[in-house]
Amino acid sequence: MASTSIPLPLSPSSPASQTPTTATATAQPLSPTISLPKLKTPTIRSRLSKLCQDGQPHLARQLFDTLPRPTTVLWNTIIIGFICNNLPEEALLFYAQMKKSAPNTKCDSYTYSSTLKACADTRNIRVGRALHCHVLRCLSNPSRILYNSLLNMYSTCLPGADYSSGDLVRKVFDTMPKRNVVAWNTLVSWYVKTERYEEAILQFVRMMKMRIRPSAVSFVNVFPALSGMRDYKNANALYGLLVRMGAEYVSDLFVVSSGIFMFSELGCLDFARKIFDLCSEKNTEIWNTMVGGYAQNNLPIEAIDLFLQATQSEEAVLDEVTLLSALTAVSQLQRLELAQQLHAYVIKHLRVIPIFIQNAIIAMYSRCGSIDKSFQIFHEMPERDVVSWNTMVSALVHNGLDDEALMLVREMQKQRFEIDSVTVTALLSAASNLRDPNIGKQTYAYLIRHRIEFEGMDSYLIDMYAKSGLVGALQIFSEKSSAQDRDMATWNSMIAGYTQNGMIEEAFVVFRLMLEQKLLPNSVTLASILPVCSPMGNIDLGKQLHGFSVRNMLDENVFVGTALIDMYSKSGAIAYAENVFRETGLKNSVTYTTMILAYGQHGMGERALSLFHSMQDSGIKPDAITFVAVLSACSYAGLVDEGLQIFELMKKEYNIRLATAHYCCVADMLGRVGRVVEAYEFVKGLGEEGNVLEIWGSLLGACRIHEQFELGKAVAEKLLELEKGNDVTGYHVLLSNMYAEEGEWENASKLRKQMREKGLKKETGYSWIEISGRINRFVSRDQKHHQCDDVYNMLGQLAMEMKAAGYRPFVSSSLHKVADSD
DNA sequence: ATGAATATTT
Repeated sequence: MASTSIPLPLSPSSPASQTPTTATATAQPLSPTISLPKLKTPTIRSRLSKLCQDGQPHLARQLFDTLPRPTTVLWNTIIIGFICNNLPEEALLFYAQMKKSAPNTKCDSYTYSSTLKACADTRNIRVGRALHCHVLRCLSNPSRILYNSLLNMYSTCLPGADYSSGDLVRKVFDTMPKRNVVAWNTLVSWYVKTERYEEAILQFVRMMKMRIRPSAVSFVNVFPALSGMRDYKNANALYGLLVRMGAEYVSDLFVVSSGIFMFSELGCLDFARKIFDLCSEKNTEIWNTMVGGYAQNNLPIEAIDLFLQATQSEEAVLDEVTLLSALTAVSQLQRLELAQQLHAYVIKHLRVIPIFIQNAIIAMYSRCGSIDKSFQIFHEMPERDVVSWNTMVSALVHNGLDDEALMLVREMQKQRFEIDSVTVTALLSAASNLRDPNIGKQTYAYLIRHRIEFEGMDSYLIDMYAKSGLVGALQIFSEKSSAQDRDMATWNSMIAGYTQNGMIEEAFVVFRLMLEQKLLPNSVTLASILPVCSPMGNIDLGKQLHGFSVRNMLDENVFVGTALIDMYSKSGAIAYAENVFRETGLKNSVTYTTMILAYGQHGMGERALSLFHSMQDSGIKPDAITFVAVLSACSYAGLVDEGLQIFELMKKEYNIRLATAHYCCVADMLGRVGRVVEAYEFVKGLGEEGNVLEIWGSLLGACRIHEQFELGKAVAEKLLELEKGNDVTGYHVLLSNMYAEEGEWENASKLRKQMREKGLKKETGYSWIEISGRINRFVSRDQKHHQCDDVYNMLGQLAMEMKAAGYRPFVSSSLHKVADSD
């Protein structure tokens, strides 16, 4: 018989006893001497199910164990009773016991249907398959519900990624003799689970065409497909259909919740909120979906506002999940006082704080800049899970404490927690930050040893290697020998790795390779490669990429648009930059900031200012960087009073945290027009906050230009005092130039000597040019170019012609006493 | 007596 060959779990009441005889014994009356009154099956059945409904499944078991020969109906009742009490494992054990101790009791559709449900609940596909075989062998006419149960068992137990090798769920569906709305719903949700959203919608439509009336569940199931497709139009249409189906559809609480979720996934918070507001009896899930929707869409103010409403609501709608969303929202706001208040609220309102809430609190404090508090909470946690460790490790990395993060990972391993993809991501970030290829290699080795793989892993690895000096990045890249193995992210991070390391030629080599493989660059590729077009001095290349992005509709992407603006601006083509800006549909604060920056770099301070004002009118909130752009634009254009006004505005109206860059702009602005003393006073007035190299450096530059030698000396002293091991090559050179201009050659050469001793060396400047796809790079006094002699001959010739034309080189600020001809 | 469904931290 089939049942003997299929292994099944053992008896529930005596897990220790493994032999069929003992299992049978336990199913017999506890005490054979007491003879119970003979009850009819329906009476026992109703008693059993009453006990289970009252949440007393163990009393039901005691009663069941007194039955000498339970009928099929009674077996079914006890199995269903345990499933209803959320004990699917025990339900499976009863089925096993039934097979073993009562082989002659026939299973029916109810038995199989319920046991299949238990398989689905426990993700036990092994038993599920066995049951499928039993059904095919033993039942001549399985019920429709049984087929639905089979379908459901497969759709919950099969791993989502594994449908390619013959879609079993689809096969079962296709072979079903009759399908009702439940079967269709299950199929749709299977397609959603496997992320085949288009197919899910198609099946929903097919069901409608077959005149099967969708149920509320049908809508709940198909909604995620529409948000997954990012199909706002059809989402709207479908919601319209839902409304026309009748009140019982719109007011179904599941429908309300998943409707809110769909629209907030699509970014339509207004619509989501409308559904929320129209719902008269909101349950906790609905509140949570709405609060979470705001948090997920980075609308922390709205999220917190709604959370506060929930706290004041008459009914008890709040639970841990609401709190979780509120914690996320405060993390986004990055306001420490709020974080502390919310933390207090959590302590006050929860008797025990679940681990996942504590994890969120750790993350919140870290995002609000209080890493100490994060660690304290982590340290004092009585129990931690992997997420706790990962949260703390990531928090340390985010706060620049990379070494501490590494140590914590050690500790995590010591305490036998498995490193997972999140840990690895944090580790790789730490390795890039520390520029330590060894940590990276160890992490990579760990990945290989433990066969860890996750989406985007290659890009993280390449990014890490790229940042720590590119040893190995190419290796990982080439190891994925076939083009299919390299996903877009891998190509992109390879290119970005090179561009971020200033290895522009190499970046273009990879870019060309990509094109040769007939791969279409996407918006990320363009956003990585565009920024290096302008330093190449090759605007045609930039224009080609612009053309490419227009043809492939990538120019609508904000990041590409912004990169294009920046590229044109840096290539000196401000008019092109303006055009792109005008044509970028969805502008965000970065788009505006880039354009303002572009105007500033072209000395068009007035335009920068007026763009800033129209940005304010359009309701897009300027951020800290926007103000850097405006202030520096004012500085370049000498619009000092306007600049100072904006500085005030920024402090008072926008509540933006002032950073070094802002102070720098103001000091620079004043210094540039010769208000050097004022600048000095401003910087001194900043106190400790102003003790930053960049600020004093900018002041030094001003002193030099306006020949304020005495003040310059004071500033220089201060700078040297601030230096302490910082890389200040630029200031040394500037300082030495100042001494040189004053004619104090002795001091200048002393400083240069000091520089050499400390091993400071200004980064070599170089230029390059692309000729028929090949990049030629030139460094001062370089002899490596293969046409070196020709190049120097031409240079000499040009120099002579320039001299003949009357050109006199300006040498006063160069470091050395040099002959004019140099 | 049996089947399908919503919110969650790194």
